[in-house]
Order: sequence, then C-alpha cells, then structure tokens
Amino acid sequence: MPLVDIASILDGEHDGEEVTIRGWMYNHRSSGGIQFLMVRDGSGVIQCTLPRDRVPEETYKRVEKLPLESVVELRGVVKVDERAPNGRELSITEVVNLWEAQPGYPITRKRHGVEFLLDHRHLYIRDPKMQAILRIRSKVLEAARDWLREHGYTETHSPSFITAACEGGATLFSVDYFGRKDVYLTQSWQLYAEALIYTLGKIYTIAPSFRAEKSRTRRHLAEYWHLEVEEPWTDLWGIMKVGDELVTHICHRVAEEMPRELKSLGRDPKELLRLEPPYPRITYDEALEILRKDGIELEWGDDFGWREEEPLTRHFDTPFWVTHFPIGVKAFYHKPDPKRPEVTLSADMLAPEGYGEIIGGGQRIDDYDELLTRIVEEGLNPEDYSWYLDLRKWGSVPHSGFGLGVERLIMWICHLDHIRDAIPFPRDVRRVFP
RNA sequence: GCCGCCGUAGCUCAGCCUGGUAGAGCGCCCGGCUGUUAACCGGAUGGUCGACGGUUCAAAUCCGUCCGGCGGCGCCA
Repeated sequence: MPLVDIASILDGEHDGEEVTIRGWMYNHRSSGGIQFLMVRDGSGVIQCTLPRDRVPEETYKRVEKLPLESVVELRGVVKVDERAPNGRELSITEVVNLWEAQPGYPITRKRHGVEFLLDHRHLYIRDPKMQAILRIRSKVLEAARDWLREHGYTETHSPSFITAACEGGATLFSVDYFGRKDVYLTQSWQLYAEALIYTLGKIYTIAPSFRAEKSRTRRHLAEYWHLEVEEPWTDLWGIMKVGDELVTHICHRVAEEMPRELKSLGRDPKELLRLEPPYPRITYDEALEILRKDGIELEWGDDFGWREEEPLTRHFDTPFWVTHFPIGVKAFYHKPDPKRPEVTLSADMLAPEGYGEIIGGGQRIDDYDELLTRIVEEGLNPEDYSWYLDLRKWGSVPHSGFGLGVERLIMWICHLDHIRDAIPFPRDVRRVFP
C-alpha cells in the first residue's frame, strides 16, 4: 500500500485508489456516527472521513478522543467529493497507527490575537495558511536560483561581519567582535559584490541583511533575506531587464506550480501569469507629476515616503520601475547620469496594490575620482572605503546590480497584509523570541 | 526618534465613563449526535483584573510610574 503525499492526492493523482498517508491531525469534527479528521503533512491538508462501522469500536472511540496535533497513519480510498474542503477526501479503511499528543494544544481554530500567535510562532507555523506561505517562499527562491543559473550567474557570498556602512543613512547593528567595537552586521553585500564581479563575472547571492531601523510598519523586518545581483558590462537599462525577467519568471513558476496555495491566500494565479516584461518605467520626475495630479506635492530632491509611494502604486496593476532618483536620496555609489548629473542612474521596482518597493538598484560609479568625490560629499571617511576604491584602479568597467527584498516580494505574491508572515520566525524592533 | 491604541479565565472580549463581593462566547474535560466545514447541542471546570504606588469606608473601575504588546510616521528592501 503506497505511502503518498497529501498534495499528490489533492492534485488528483490517486482518485479511486487505496493509499496510506501519514500526518498531524490539525482539526477534528465528530457527528456521532461519522468523524472528520483534518490531516496535514508537509505538502498539504486533507479531510479524512471515518464512519463508525468502518473500524473496531475501540479504535473509533480512541480516534474520537485523539488530541489535536496527534500523529496518524491512515489507509483509505481517495474520493472526489464536493463536500470536502479541497474537493477530495480520504475515506478511511484502516487506522494503521496513532501517536497521541498531549491534550491542550494552544492554537485552536478560533480567533487569536497577534501577540498570542507571535508568542506561539513555533506552533503557529503549522497553520495551513503559514504552511502555504512557507511553501511558496521555497518556490520563490527555487525559481530565482533556476533563472539565475540558467542565465549564467554564479552564486557567491559576502561576509555578515563588516566594519563600514554600505548604505549611508541606514542604521547598523553593532556586535562585540572579540572585544572590537567597530564591527557591525551587514546591511547589503554591495561593496563585496563589486569586488567579486572582477573574479566571477555575473553573480548573485541570497542571504540575510540586518537593519537596526526602529521601524514599526508592516513592511519592515530587522533581519530580512536579500536577493542581490551584480554584473559587469551592464548599465541601468540592462539591469532593469534582468529584474523584469527574474521577477516574471518567479511569478510564473509560483503561479504554475503552487496554484492551490495561492488561492488559499486570496491570490488568483492568473494575476501572476499575465505578467510580461518589460514592466512600465517612469522617471522620478514623471512620478512627481503623477502625484501632483493626485494632489500630493513633493519638493524635487526629496525621497519618497510612504505617503508618496503608496498612492503611486495605485496607478499600476503590475510591478513598475521608478528611475533617475535625485543625487543624495540614493547611496553614494550610484552613478550620476552623465547627461544630467543632478540625478543618478538608479531604479526601484515597486509592486502594485499598495505594496511598494521590492527592488532597489542601478548603475554603480566605475571611475576612481568620481567615487572619491561622492564619498567625500556624503561626509564619509575615504579610509573606511580604501579597498572599495582600489577596485576602480585595476580593470574597472561599467557595472550594475540590484537588491531584492525576498519577504517584500513574497508579501506581494501572497497578498499578505504584514511582512512578518513571509518569514517563519520574524525579527523586528520588539521581537527576537521565539 | 515621534504619534495613537491595548493589557480582565487557556483563547477572543464585555464590564471601566457614572467606584460597592468577576461576566459571555470559544477551548480543555464529561455526555449526545451517521456529512461535518471556525460543526452543533447539554453539563462541568476555570481569574492575585500586567506590576508597583496613591486617593477612598471601599479600586478591574479614579490618579501616577513602570513593564509588555499592537498600529502608524520617519527611514529603508
């Protein structure tokens, strides 16, 4: 009797067959003569039916008293039935094995508050909603790696312990590094990536970044996963094309391979399948004009706040780019536009529907003197960036890259209302436990 | 760094304004029900009202301080 995944049953691969499943009982309903067990394995959730006359009375009563999150091994026949929550159910023929959990599982099918669920995060991740999100998260990263590998990018890594800021304004976590006080957790692989392209060419990384911003919004984490790409011989337009194709590939793969999970989260897979590159592109100046027509005034040279970013995303129904931000609102290494030095060759990709920025990137400064000037202008100490400046002395070429906020992308794909559910154990200014 | 809200049973909350012996629903436990969908029905259990201090004959309720949490701004991915 084959032991099968619940997902394969839900996908219709075993209709009418007798199979065995193994999983955790996440809910249980009884109607006297028939019991309904909701069973979850790593792949999905299925309803199992157990009529009283199907098994010995002793077994029936034992199942009836089984505490939530007990482990069950069940044999049964797969039936297509509209009354089952996912359209298919397992009609139990034999209760093969039971491993009883303790009574009193804290998370019930009723309402819980945010604080309670975060305090019980180690258990809440078992919830079918969290299971669906985390499975999509895995698919997002799998699809990204596949696309990057197929297009000639090499995965590589940068250190998490660093000594100098790479983004001017953002706040750093300081750590006690063998007693040294000037060591921090990284915010981006940016400076190291620019060193690595001269040995590996087109590269990417998927790694955590740390920001000690005391942000209290539904879009921020103190520890988030950063998918960063950097490549030589590429300008602003080239790197935007990479972003377009990468995000499109990820969305298509998730829509094709995880439609059930997307639907359970309120995202229609068709909304992802219809995406095609290139995404719309507007300049910072054009964005200001759109906002002005909405009655939102922003002085030229100021960065977008959420007050500007959120309404702008309502003008689009796909991700879109905002390019050519004024010098000063982006980090020092962004290359000023030779045709218009008051703006940089920078670009942010914003998700629609009020989700906002998911990618930030652009073309980097490749000239030594220009880079040194910008470091000084930003009030930074050139000595902190000595090795980074070195890169412009030997074989410097035009190069570009971007950083994608993995949880931001997942948040939009999964239609979440808070970024914390895009990661199993979120870290923010108030929470590092569990 | 700033603004706002919340802490009462295992959970979600009412009670607080107008001070007078602690409430509901759900869960757990017991019983019933042969198609449930957050199942339902009956019963039982369950609380130093976040902590400390003050006012008062009397504080969950009024005042102060602290702790914890949530939402938002700024900043960013």
